[in-house]
Amino acid sequence: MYSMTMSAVPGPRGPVTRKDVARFAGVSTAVVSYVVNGGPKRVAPATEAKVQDAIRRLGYRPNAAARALKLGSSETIGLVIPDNSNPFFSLLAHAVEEAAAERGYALVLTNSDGNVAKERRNVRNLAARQVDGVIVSSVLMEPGAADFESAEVPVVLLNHSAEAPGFNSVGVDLVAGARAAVEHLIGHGHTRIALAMGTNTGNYYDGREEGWLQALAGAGLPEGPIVRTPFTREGGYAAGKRLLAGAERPTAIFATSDLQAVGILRALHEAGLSVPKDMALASFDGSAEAEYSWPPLTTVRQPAKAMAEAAVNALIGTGRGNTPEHLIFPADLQVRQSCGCP
Amino acid sequence: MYSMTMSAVPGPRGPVTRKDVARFAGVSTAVVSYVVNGGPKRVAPATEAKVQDAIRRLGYRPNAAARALKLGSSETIGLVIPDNSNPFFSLLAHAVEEAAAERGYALVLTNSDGNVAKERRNVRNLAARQVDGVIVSSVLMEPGAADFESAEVPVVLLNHSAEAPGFNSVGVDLVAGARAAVEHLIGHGHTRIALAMGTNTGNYYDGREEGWLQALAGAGLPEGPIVRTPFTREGGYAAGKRLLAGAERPTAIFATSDLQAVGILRALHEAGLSVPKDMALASFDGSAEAEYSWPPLTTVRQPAKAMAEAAVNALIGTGRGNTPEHLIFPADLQVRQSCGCP
DNA sequence: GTGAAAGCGCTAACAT
DNA sequence: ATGTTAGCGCTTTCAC
Repeated sequence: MYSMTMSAVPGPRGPVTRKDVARFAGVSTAVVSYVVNGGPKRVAPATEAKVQDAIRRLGYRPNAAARALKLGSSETIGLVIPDNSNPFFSLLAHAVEEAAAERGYALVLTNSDGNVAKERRNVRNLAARQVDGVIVSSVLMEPGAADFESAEVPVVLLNHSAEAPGFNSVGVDLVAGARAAVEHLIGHGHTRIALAMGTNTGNYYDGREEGWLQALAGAGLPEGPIVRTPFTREGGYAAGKRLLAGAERPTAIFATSDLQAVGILRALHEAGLSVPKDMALASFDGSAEAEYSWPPLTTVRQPAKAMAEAAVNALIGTGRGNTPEHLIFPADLQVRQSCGCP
Repeated sequence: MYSMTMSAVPGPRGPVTRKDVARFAGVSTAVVSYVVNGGPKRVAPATEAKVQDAIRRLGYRPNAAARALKLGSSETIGLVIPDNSNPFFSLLAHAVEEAAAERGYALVLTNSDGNVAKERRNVRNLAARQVDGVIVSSVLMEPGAADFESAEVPVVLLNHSAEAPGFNSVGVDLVAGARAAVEHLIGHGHTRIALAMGTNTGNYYDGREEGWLQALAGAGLPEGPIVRTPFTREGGYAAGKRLLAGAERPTAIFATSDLQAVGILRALHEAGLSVPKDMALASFDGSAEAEYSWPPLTTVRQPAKAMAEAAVNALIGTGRGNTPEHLIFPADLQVRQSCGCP
């Protein structure tokens, strides 16, 4: 017995292909395919072992590009979000990646940075890359169907609560969620409840405004002040300052995102106000950041994981011809201290 | 002139290929290629116009899988991070996506969830998908070169400050950054400065501990208490509580991540302590969350964008044979209020 | 300036 | 149970 450092593997020449494996194992390329894919034909155990051995010895890994070309599917999906550094979207992206991975799909991530043109560009680019579908999640968007239909790729709208004709979409019940939060605030005895409303481009109506309205109306309360501001920490900060400076200062604020609430919190702290004593606060999203603010934020939790799974299923399970579904998830109120609860 | 709703585009049959375009434009497929790729041969302006027109009319989009198969490159890179919902990593991922997109590359994102096995699996999976390279960013990892070399794909380590033989890597000067933060705390007159040290798996030594040590030694101060805890909000919270309960309570804490500092902040608030009066705080990362905590955190900012660009360059620009580079970026102290500054 | 054709690595229908 | 082979859509060399 002689030892050799290099076994009979091919030398420094390029990547190992299925042909190399076939030759090494002394079988045909078809058999290698059957072994690798577990079908569509059965292979004798002995042969299979030989092939597996050859695969291992040669360090063979199938070429996904070739497979994608042949099969017309790359087992890859695209995701377009406004901003992966926004905690809500990063959470969503993580959940989508996980859901996709569970089904054997990889995730190509792109940020649109809140830019409609970039969003469209990303969708097209993804389509050109032969992804099997694209999940688009945008606060900004009111999908002109025309925007994506030319993309020739299945699209599902994630985080999209307004019904979008012609598209699969999954969203959250904004109206009910917001209403629950505002009603909770009302339960604490507040009667002047402001709304820090995130600004969407497009003219579609955000259910959170409606929910706030409904809760107030339901309790026979007057409409509190409303300030429109971006869905960001900075936006919230500005909104907070404006609300404090206003004539009829509210005693509670409902913010349409956790990030805004965090900004409002800063404005409140700077003004020396105590939360929730001097000003109560509730928000929307349920991101981790809300749990560790001071005081911890009472917030409407979006079921990101479930939504992500639904979006991936809608995309992958889609028979293409199916009539578009519009999935709405309930959002539950996560009660912490910013609202006045102990 | 007659109007038609449907122009002479192919009917409901499958995707348009280069062949269809060629036929429609009355040229060969080679010419279509030349036009699409702007080379390698020149095409007569008139012909080019015809082809462009055909492309537009038919809505042709090149098949990336075929291109990747032929060229052996998918113009795609993979990214492996521990957790995209961690603000530092989501920021990094965003920056990597941007840097890749600028060079025409798409980004496949995967989370390892702090799991070494999953990390390896992800790298292999990405390699099988014919990505042109993989960027791995892991707090966990001490790359056993063997782990990735079998992946047969270029790997660059991002967010990796210890030198890893055989790998390109880009990281930040942990020692200097930490030292700067601790020295700043010392400048405020503190003499008992604790360290909330993030726990890495593997036994590699984290420079932040060294930096803390150096700053204390340099000022002739005794070693403060040290508590080892995960790089998370929860970890920080636990560390904060332990530090408060300890015998020799420090007057300042240096935390190795913003997330930990946020957790510590919560422990401090719950104990009714005022920051920075009763306890000063500084941390590491420079994420957006640090800016909007209360009080805003003094933190060592990692240049995520620059690091991401460097990593992408190292991966794409890499001639494969080049000797591995080890890039270390400086991290600058972002002074806010948690340290005691006004 | 344009075209014909080989072949990238893989799958699966069709032979054997 | 295993082998042969056409062809997925593209790029590019080589001929014209």
